[in-house]
Amino acid sequence: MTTNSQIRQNFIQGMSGISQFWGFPKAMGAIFGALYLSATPLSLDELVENTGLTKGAISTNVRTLTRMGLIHPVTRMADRKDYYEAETDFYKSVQTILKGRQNNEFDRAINSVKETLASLEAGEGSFDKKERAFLIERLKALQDFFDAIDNVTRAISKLNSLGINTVQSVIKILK
Amino acid sequence: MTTNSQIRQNFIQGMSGISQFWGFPKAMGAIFGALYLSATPLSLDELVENTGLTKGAISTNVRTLTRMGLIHPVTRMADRKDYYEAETDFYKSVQTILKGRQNNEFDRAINSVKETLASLEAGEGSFDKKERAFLIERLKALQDFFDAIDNVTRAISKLNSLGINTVQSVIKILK
DNA sequence: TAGAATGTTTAGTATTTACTAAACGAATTA
DNA sequence: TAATTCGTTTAGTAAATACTAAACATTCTA
Repeated sequence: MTTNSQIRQNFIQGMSGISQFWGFPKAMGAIFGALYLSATPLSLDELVENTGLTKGAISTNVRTLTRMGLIHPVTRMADRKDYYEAETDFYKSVQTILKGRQNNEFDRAINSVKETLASLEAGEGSFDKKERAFLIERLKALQDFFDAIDNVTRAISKLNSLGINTVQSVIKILK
Repeated sequence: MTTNSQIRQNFIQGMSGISQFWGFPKAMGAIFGALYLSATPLSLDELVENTGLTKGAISTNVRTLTRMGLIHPVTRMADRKDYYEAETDFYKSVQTILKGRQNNEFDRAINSVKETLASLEAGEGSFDKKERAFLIERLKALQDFFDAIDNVTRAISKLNSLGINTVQSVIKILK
């Protein structure tokens, strides 16, 4: 016989795995899983109970989940506890995540390519004509690729504001 | 004054960072960077020289880079050495990477959701009618989201076979 | 103001990861 | 077969990561 708690635990464990697969802490997945299966917002202590993690772990992971827009804090008047609920519009979350990633590290990374390219175009180094041309060509191609990724992420960010029908039609074009 | 080797090193370091940002070993980025700046395929020993890594590290990372389709082995007749060159069609690489990811872990992850959903729909557990309906609804939404991701990755995989014009036009729709 | 309830931060730890160094194996040549 | 040349695998290590346990800070309540 399968108990309610077993079903919940199984799901929570599954979400841990998914979280890990995408390079996030397992705890993040577990917390999200617990919240996602709850019809009402859960407090930090309830999350401790549901996931088996400690307060500290919950506290830090809840923060990053909130930053990612995957969960939302819910404050109740005359109740000092913080409650959290899962975002159910995943596209909205994806948008938030991409936006965050973009501004932080990604630009920095792209920049290093840009710098190298600039060095070369400024005539730095002692490459002969042919080699310099080759390197510039390659770096330009790489930068184009990064720009394309940039466009795609921007596009995905837009998906949320468009109707789901637009999304479907785009997908159809690509199929 | 900026030497040739400094420019190369700067770029290789930049690629290390990008690699790390995307959750891959720094060495992978460095190796790819070295190959990408070379007009001719490089041997394992030449990679050791260019990146400062050891043979072992090169050996293992070259293998995964090859699996990802980011570089290609080049064998020369009457030469026992393995050479490698960078793939310059990044869309092709993306396609390979997505294909690989999909079949391995991602499906497994999605499956855990499917299982939980099946349990619930089979009437397992002792949830009251309302709660069961709620849980089923949420899990279905999650599965829809995963399916959508699946479609997107399939679509991106297709990008390579489509002309770049199609890609541009799709992006324009979304802008 | 003392005490309780709640969330955060910190210090320490266990695990994972990515690398190095070196042994190993396989294939080629002498 | 011995010696050489490659690439792979393995054992060990250093560093990063994610967690626990517990101290701490803050806010509310008695």
